[in-house]
Amino acid sequence: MPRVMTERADAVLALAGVFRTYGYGGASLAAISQHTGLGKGSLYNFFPGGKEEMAEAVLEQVAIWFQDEVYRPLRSPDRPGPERITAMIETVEWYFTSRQLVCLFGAFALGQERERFAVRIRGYFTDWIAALQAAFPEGIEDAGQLATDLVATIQGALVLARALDDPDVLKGTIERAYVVLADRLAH
Amino acid sequence: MPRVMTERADAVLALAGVFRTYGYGGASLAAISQHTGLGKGSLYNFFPGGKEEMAEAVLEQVAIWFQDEVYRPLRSPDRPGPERITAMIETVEWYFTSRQLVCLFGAFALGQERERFAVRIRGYFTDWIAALQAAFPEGIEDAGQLATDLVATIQGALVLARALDDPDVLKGTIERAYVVLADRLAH
DNA sequence: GTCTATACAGTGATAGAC
DNA sequence: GTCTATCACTGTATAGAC
Repeated sequence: MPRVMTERADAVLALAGVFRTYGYGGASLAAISQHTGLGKGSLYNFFPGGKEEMAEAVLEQVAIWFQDEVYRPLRSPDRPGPERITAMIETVEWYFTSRQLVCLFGAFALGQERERFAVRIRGYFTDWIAALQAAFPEGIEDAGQLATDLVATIQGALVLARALDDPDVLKGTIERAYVVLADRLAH
Repeated sequence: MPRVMTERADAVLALAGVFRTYGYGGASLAAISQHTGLGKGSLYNFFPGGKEEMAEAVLEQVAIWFQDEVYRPLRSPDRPGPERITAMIETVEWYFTSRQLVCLFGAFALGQERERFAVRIRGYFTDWIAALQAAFPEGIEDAGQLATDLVATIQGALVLARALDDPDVLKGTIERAYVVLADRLAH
């Protein structure tokens, strides 16, 4: 049983890479089978719901990762707010840079698969924005807007970094957005 | 001859809507035929290169529109720089709001069709960023970065507006980004 | 120039041998 | 539990009647 769980988890990791590379629609079962090293039979054994369940599992895995590595640290009172925000920025820079500059939720939000995964997509962004506000000082006006703006800029930086094929655009744009935000939070 | 050109142009407009709705991969020829009202024979008469040529024609049409309505006004010395920037913002807000909150170049940049249209995608964004800088006062340091940041924020606002299904996110985020930029430009 | 019919590859998904 | 063979279907693209 744990063996199976592990193998399924391994498959989910491989699936995430396939979806990042080919997109949801472009990830054919043939490509999935090839990149995961699993035959279609095995894939349907792990994911009886087919490709949609595979993508669901991937999105869930990514969401859990963000909960653990991004949202919870943002909410943790152990460190000062600004430190939590800079830590988040470093984390997501590393995360997306090491994952082909693709945010699966952002990509799915712009693709034809948007409606199918609408709930998860919405949750990913609302959770992120809410967690970010938790790292703000108290009494900030328009905290929701400021948090929204930073998350939006991160997503836009990913779009532009992909369009221009330049990872530096991601890093630079995000870090400048942080400076703007920190300035606003400090009044 | 002009008749044909007009009908092809009409087809391109309809095609743009189909690609916005279904994405590139999701836009089947059946759907295209249905939404354009043209049979496959007619479509291949207009676009011998098939779907790829259809998408090329759409991207070209959008690029020309942006050249005329966005980039050139940004460069026009007739009006003061800040006015040109606010005009651009109003234009693109209207444009994307009336087009399902989809920027085809941004969507293509995140999809599996990115490489196929890489040149056009890159040109769209570099032209936009360059034109925006032309509306800045002279001697601004990091003008390229500031312009990149605004374009990135617009794209990110589109991602978030789609993900949250809320057009107000587009409007609000863009307008706040303008305030930040104007403040930086004024020193 | 536009349509219908069709070719043929590739899709997601399933069945059954092992 | 994993594979191979195969299913029905849809995809793009083409051919040919009109």
